[in-house]
Amino acid sequence: MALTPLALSALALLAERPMHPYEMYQLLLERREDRFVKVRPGSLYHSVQRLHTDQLVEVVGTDRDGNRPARTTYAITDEGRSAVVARVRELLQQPVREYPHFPLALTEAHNIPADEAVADLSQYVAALDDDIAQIDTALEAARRSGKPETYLVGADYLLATTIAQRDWLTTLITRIQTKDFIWQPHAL
Amino acid sequence: MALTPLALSALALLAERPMHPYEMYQLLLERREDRFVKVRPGSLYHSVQRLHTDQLVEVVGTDRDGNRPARTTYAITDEGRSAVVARVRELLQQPVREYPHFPLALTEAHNIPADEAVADLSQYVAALDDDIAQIDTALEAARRSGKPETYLVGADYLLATTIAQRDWLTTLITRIQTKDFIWQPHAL
DNA sequence: TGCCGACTATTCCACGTGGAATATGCACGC
DNA sequence: GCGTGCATATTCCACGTGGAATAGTCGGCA
Repeated sequence: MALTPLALSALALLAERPMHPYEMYQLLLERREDRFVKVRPGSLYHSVQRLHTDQLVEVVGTDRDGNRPARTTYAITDEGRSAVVARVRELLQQPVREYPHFPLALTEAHNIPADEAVADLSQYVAALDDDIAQIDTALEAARRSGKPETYLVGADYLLATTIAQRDWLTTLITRIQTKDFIWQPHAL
Repeated sequence: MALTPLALSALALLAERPMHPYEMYQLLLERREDRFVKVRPGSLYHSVQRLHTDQLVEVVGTDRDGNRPARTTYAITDEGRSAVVARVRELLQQPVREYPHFPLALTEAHNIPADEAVADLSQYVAALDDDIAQIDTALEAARRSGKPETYLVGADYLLATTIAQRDWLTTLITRIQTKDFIWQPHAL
């Protein structure tokens, strides 16, 4: 079974050094990797468990700090290292068929009247603008702090594609408003 | 619980006329809606089942054609109609946090050497070019056949965003090749 | 006539996710 | 010194998905 996004992130962390799951959780949040993967403590523990049964990681010890629940520390195996490389290359080689919600909403949008659609889409654009501003400032800050570009390339991609969405949408909205685009609602 | 993409598609079909699940399946494929939602017969039956327990659809009859398995025909309820409108508006109002695989792959790309990355990404660009060509011709054909633009807007969005991805990627690749972008691999 | 493969139509099971629940330790104010 | 809430650390359960299995029917071909 192919490495899921969360499994890949977790395994990549263990490629740096051995860790226990909660430490991964903290690191992922600290590095703001939760922008790229959906990180939930529950899923993370399950993912690591699965990595273990697949022999991509191994247990290197279980600390017990006082009466706290025992922390199991994991380390990556050789098999795990090659799995990371293989999976990353796979993902860089060809797009994964994905199904974003928005285009579906657009194709079903004929179920609502034009003026409501325009109102909703304007809100959507505003939200995208916020996203863009956020990524932009984060990226700017990271660059100034001298972080190597290799680590910012994901955010840069997100920025570019979000801007493209925003621009497409704003032209759609004006086209509807100027009746250049004829909105034909399908009566429910 | 919010309508999942497949549930929304199914419910939108039933807003046109009563149908049995397999008929929905065929219609979705025929209309190429499988470009926007992941359609599997299994998931579809489950989705409709759930719509039923949520009272968004009701059973209007069970035909039996010879010895074939009995087909259960469903119809949308008033509650179902408002659910469609509500969900579509919700989706048009603000983006859903989504986690595409590619930006994650980019952030983990430092695990592989520059030349391999360039090779992989070039393949990726080629695949995007294919996608673009496909959507483009399909869109052109649909426009010539006089289909109202309201039904093509989803594909148009997909086209625009895919082009944006392709363009961003091609500049990244040349930046790596010209050493404008310094690739710092992290030794595994 | 008899067989093969494709289509019709549905059911079932395994998997990954995500939210909730749990339980302890620590810092801080009152 | 005492409780309140937050951080630590993990487990558990319910849900939706997706692939496989099932099973009958129809058309074509030898």
